[in-house]
Amino acid sequence: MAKVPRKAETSIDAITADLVAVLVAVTEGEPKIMTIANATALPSGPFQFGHRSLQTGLRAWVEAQTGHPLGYVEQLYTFADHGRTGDARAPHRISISYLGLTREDQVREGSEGHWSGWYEYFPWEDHRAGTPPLIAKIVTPRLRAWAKSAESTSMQKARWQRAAITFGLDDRTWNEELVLQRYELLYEASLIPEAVRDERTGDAVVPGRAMISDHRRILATGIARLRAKIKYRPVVFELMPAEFTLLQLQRSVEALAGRTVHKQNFRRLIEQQELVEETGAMAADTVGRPAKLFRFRHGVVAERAVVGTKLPLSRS
Amino acid sequence: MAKVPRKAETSIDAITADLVAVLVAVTEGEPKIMTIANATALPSGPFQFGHRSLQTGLRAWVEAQTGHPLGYVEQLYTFADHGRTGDARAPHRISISYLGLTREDQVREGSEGHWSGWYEYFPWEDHRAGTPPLIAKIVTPRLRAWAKSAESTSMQKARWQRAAITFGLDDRTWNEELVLQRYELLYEASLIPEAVRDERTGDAVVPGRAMISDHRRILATGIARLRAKIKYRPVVFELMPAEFTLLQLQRSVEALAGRTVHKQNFRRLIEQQELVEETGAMAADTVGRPAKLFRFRHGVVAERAVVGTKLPLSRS
DNA sequence: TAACCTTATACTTATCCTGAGCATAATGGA
DNA sequence: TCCATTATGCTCAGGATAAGTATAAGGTTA
Repeated sequence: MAKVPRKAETSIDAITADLVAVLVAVTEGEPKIMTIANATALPSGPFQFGHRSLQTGLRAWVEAQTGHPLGYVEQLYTFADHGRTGDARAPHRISISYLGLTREDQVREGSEGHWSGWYEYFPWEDHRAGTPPLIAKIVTPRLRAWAKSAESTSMQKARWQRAAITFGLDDRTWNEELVLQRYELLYEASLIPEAVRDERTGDAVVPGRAMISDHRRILATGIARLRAKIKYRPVVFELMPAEFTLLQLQRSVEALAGRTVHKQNFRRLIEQQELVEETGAMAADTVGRPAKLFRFRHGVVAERAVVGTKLPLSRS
Repeated sequence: MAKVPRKAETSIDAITADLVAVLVAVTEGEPKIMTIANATALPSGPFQFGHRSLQTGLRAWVEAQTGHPLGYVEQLYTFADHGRTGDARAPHRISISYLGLTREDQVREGSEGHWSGWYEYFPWEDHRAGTPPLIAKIVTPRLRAWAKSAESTSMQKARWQRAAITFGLDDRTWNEELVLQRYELLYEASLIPEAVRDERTGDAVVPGRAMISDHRRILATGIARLRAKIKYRPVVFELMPAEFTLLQLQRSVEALAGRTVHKQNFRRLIEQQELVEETGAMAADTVGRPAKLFRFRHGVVAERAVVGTKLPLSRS
């Protein structure tokens, strides 16, 4: 590599790397994530010599722990666990996280894999039925108190502005992509269990299941990435069955985005982009007028490649 | 971490991690990257125990090697060098790459840091003066030959379609964001030195400076990221001096994007978004009508936070 | 000094995209 | 038959965008 000074003993800088997966599926209009350890952890394990690549290692761990094979995978983020171990001399540990998309399927018997609804971990993120009450009842007053507790007036203002932007307060609109920013804000304000656990003081009064280590933060990163990505890449289809109605597709998008979309506009956008084609069959066992069944046109991946796809999730 | 089977000896899975930086500046309308080792490598070095975090480590290496402090930094990608070392039993090495943005400045005396124009490494990426001739003269015929050399007719078609999409051939429009895809295509087609070096056969006929290891690929990743990001986040300002004219700003954007933009529309967009404010002064020593000087309104970062910024770089 | 070159800056226009709503169609059940 | 429910077609207004025209304000040069 570069001509740079190195320590003589390279083994001194040895570290270990953990591979962590945010594996997502959507069932019956609910977004799910694969969890282990009684729904308190994401599938994960160390990168080992036997693994030919990082993704290979990740796939091995997820299959071993959940019995579920990985399909579409993309990298999320890499970070070093710092200060977690009290010993500063202890070997560093790096976590490399991935986002995976599949269809929910049978989890192997005896495995500890379990599908959990992701809004159990982030109840403030589900705005499909309007702004969840806990934001006005719990989050907002607590954040206001946190802002007020800052030393200077300017810091108080800055804190509140940040809270208002991330949670869409004071006439601001809700931005569903700010999942990570909201999580980090709640952490800093010591309103969630992880913050209290990591030796901060606070109440942890905001509802929502916690996870071990940084796993809930990683999950937030994954959700944010997915919410951003469905707007310009046809990744939703990775989560759909082979055939589906446009309403089912819409419900999946809404489940991920945590907000509703205008039905007619949604159909217009999907159809004019030629993302789907009719199968010829109709949906059975439905209420109301039967809907046409569609399938994803795999051709678009080749035709337009990475070029893009739009979903009506922009403003309001 | 998770309750999963682990090897008893954790040290067995020890690896080393390299930190690599794509450090960008724009001077006189030309995009530059910081290089070392006679412009054949990016600043990099191993993550060591002394480093409190990955970014800390990165900053330490870049400053040590180039004398240039790091400003804005974001993570790019993490990958494992596989198959590079002949020995499959050798410890794994991971590279964690970052994108950094600064203003060009004095490189410390005696350091090996050097600013290189990034189009020296990717001559086919600069479309500011129209499509560069080497695309029609060299790239296109070579890719066509590569496509034809595939076994089946369908594979030939698929190869050519991929080439046409990434390089904007056959009436398709050039998409400046596909930097990485283009690099990887040229690699697969064995048209660049890295491919030949890595034990593929081929001619390496496409002009452009190569780099050691995966560094040119990492650079491609960084350019792609930056080209995508300037369209929706006000990151260009990290590369600008404190005061600048709108044309200077435009030239910087064009330098990064590798294409020109409509001057009037550019100004309209910048001004209506209130990204900048007049300093009151005018630019001196210029040809033509003197331009107003502007400065970046730092307020927008707080006000709109991550919400976004647009630049007229969409189609055409 | 006047023509002209260069850049700055203000407006105009046609087109496309987007959000939102109205209207109608096709089912099953009360 | 009426109604609830979902599907599907269509319109319309406002905003954003691409592209072009026109004018202003400097310096340079014939």
